[in-house]
Amino acid sequence: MNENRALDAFAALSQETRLRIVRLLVTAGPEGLSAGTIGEAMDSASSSRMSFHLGHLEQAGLVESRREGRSIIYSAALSTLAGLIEFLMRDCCQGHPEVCNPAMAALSSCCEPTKGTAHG
Amino acid sequence: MNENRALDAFAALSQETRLRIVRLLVTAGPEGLSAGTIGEAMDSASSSRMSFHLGHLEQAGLVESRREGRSIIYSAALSTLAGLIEFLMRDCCQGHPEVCNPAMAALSSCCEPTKGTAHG
DNA sequence: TCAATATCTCAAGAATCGTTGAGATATTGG
DNA sequence: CCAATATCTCAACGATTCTTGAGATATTGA
Repeated sequence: MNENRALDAFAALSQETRLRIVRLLVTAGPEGLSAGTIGEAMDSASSSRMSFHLGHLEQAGLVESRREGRSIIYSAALSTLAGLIEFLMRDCCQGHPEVCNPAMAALSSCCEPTKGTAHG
Repeated sequence: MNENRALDAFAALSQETRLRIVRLLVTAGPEGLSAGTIGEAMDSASSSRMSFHLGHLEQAGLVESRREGRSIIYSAALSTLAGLIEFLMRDCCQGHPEVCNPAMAALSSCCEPTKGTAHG
């Protein structure tokens, strides 16, 4: 993750429809959902609007797509989300891990912690 | 954290100067930095531009300010950053913690893990 | 090939955002 | 009060972004 990719990702996440799409795909897991299914889950979604937003998210690296028959299936790019978190919080500790523990707690309330070392 | 606050936060983070300010303040820690010091760290920073961006970040809840004499000191609002991460990754596991472990690993490479339960 | 389905591409107008420069407000010390 | 310092507010212009609607492309089955 570098600054320009982070800026693209945050810009992509700062729009209501796109943020909803990403959160929907995060909960949908690796199997993902078709463009049409995603559109049905959004209010007032024209096909061109969905295409615009899904393309924007893919360009930003936040979602990935694959074709399955007539449908295009989108799924969340969790490694980009992880990179974004790491980029934002990089060097947050400075030897005082308690400073950024709120962010850790937020994630560990969702996920089993993995082993890691504090660099501060 | 709710959707509107998350949208405001991501919009605030999607601009180069503001993202740099937040990252600078994250590394600066709880003591924070004055508006003038932050401006000096940015390229081509007019005072009105700094004021605009710092106000934008404060409005979005990403930074906090306090007056000290003639200076206004800004610091990162780590609890908002944590809330943002939690909002984005909520329900990412669905019983399969390995799905969102990349995000956990990103943070635990910075911070000592805290105790938490997987809800998946 | 033809029709149906699913999705994407493109152009134009409306809305939003960032920069600039002038001036206003708050604090400090004489 | 006055001057110096630090920061904020406001209006206007240019740039970017979102939505819409028409039409194009890709896949499937008869």
